[in-house]
Amino acid sequence: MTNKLNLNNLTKSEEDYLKALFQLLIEGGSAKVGNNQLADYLKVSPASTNNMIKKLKAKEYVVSEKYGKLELTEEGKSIAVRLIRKHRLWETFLCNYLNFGWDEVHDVAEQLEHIKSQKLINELDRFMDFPTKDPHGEVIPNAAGEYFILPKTTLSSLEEGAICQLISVNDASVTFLKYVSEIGLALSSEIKVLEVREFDGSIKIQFNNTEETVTRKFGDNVFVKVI
Amino acid sequence: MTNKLNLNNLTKSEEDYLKALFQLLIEGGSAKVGNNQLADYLKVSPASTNNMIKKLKAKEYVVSEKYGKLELTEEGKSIAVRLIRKHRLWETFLCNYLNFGWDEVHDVAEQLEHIKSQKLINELDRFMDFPTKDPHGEVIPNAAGEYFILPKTTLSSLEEGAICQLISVNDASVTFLKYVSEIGLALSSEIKVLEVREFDGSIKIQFNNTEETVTRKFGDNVFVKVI
DNA sequence: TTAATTTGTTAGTCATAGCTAACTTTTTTA
DNA sequence: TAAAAAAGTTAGCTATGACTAACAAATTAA
Repeated sequence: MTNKLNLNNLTKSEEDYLKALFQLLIEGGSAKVGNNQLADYLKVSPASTNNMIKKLKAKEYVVSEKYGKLELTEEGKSIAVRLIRKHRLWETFLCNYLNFGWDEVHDVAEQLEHIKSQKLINELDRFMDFPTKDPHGEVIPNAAGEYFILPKTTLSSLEEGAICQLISVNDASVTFLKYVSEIGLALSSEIKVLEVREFDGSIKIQFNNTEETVTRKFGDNVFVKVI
Repeated sequence: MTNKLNLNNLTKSEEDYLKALFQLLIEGGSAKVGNNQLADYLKVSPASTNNMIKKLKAKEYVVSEKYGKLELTEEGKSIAVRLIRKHRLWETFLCNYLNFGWDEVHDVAEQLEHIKSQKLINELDRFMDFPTKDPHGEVIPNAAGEYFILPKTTLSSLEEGAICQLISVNDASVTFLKYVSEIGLALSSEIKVLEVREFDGSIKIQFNNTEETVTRKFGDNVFVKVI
């Protein structure tokens, strides 16, 4: 534990790339993440990612061989985790104190996570009394940068008759979040699986005295706790 | 009231320049603000400001003739006021809720004021119950962009024997803020002017059972309310 | 196993926003 | 009022981080 991390002196873009890599590699659990995949995820051209990856390799946040898969160094991971911590703390603040809806927080948190001030984020954490989960049900890494990913059960993995509680969603897409909100689902909503249709994987569910049929893809993006 | 203001689509730099011009022209009350003065204020080269001024003129936020003084259009002023509103609301939040000291808030607020979200700033305002002054005693422009500058009395303008209350300081310099904090002065501190020395304008003051001698320049940067 | 497709890389361009150095215009002052 | 100083402008360079187009390597499929 000798070398202090250079958490600062990173551009917004560098931070965005490191966070994206972390989300694909560690949270997404992909065995191999390549240049084009990263470009897709960040919605930039492969040339741009290629360029940035070179820079991040020079700074020793990323390792990869030519034409090989991308990997994060410990330092790279550490920066990403701190960004995720900031992102989730801000989301929590926006939802719990500033009347933001579940589906409105992402873009603003995306900006706020780049604010550089250790004191700011630690005081925000204290102000909210050290929350451990964000409004999407994701674990918030602590101040020491400790991070663990909860094993997730998807709605689509359940059998007919199962009763569960919504604990989080894959929040990559704002349109998806909006859709979830609009049909009336919220964090902790109790959902009963009424029917799973074999031929297309669509699921008929019941919640708040409502019945809805959702697609397989929808079910894959909704994480639940069986009760 | 036909044209909606394009408050977004402005870069961080463009915003910084407009705010700087507002502070020099309106808050500073300078009759003439030139290119070099702006460069000095922003700590960039005159070539840089010249370049940016061209851009801001093209966007109709600034007007000036070649070799002439710089002026803001109504739209330019409006953007600057909204930035000042955001800056001061964030400073208030940092001081009142996140244990930031008076002298620590500037740099972080400087970052936070560029976050683009109308909802964020209005909700923050509501959360704090619509404060009208920031921790430095400056007036916070309201949501409608209405802004007025309180006439200010400087500590150095007072006669011997006067008793006053510290209401704000010229916060341009972090080192100055630190110094003010360190000698024990805070917002609302009661100060008695013990002696004004003719030959160098230095002032002997008393506050919190302490006596201090401060320079003329110090006195010019401290705004007070006579009581 | 060769051909097609996908993936990764490189070269060269653009915009933003900074810089220095050189130059011009304006203002000051001797 | 002419020379000096200050202020403003321009040209040309740098870095960051996008982009497209062209090309090379690796993987997949016929």
